[in-house]
Amino acid sequence: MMRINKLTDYGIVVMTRIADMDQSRVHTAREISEDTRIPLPTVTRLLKTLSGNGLLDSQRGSQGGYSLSRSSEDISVADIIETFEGPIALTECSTNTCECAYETKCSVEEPWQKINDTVKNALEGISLNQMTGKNQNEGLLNLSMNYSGGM
Amino acid sequence: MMRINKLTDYGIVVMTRIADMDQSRVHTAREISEDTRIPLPTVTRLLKTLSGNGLLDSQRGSQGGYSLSRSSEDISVADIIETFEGPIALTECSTNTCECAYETKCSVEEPWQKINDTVKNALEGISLNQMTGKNQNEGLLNLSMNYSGGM
DNA sequence: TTTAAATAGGACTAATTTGGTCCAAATTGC
DNA sequence: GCAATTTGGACCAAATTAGTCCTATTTAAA
Repeated sequence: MMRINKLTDYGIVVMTRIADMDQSRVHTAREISEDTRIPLPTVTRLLKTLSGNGLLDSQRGSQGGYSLSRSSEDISVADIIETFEGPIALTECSTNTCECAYETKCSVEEPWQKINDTVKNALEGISLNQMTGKNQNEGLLNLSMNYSGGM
Repeated sequence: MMRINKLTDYGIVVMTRIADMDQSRVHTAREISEDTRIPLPTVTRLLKTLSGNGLLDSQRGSQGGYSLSRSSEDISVADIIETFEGPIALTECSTNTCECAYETKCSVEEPWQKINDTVKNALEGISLNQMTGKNQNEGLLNLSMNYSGGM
């Protein structure tokens, strides 16, 4: 558990798929649905959310469809997650509007901030482009975590 | 919001609180409930889970109660989260038993593995001891994320 | 030996969140 | 005008989560 939601996951799939497609034209919800095998009504909703949040450009009407609003290098996994789930935060405490139900929780606030920042950085460091199959064998990802300090 | 569950959050609060208490004796559910202001039935359940997973030792009967099973330096936030939520994994794909509903998802699998490892490492790097107020100003946490590679 | 104070285990319900579908409206190109 | 699209929002079903409660077991002390 400690999962991102299914819709968010689908959102990443859809975006990745679009990034893999012909960038010179727009793509309809139907096309993307058939391509990803995600049911049309669901894809429709995903695309609405994605374009509403500026990750996709949309063109209405006949011959309309969706396309990436920016280069796939300039869209991060964090962007997509935040589109569906709001600010990346493992606990409510780590957002600014902390209203802890039980006071003791707050003693715990600062370490959480750091933990969340780490997670957020990790997700911001992954571009859509890296999620595509385009650069399979390039060792594209090299995340490392450096813990120093101890106590 | 990509959250850990409320109960997990409470679990961390409870563990932190116990770590802050007198280590020379055991503490009852009632005591911990009053201390954290989390309702007794809920605390009871949290403690059962925590002791069942080996993070707390329990002593039954009159004069019984709970105590840390290991030093607070040797219990990580990851330990607590996994107790309540199972293996740390943001998507199902990142566990070994990947059964993607839609095939495209899997092209996305490897980057996710790395993302998850990063998150996991971050959480494993935070000890319970660091969550307590004991070492407030010691700059105890120094997580850094290093992304190199790009594409 | 009885009693009181604890934990252990698990069933159960209510509340919340999430997933998924659908419909009517607006837009656009032919 | 018509057909193909996106837009916006309502809606319901399913799944998950939170929280409570009951009964059994264990233990210390009176």
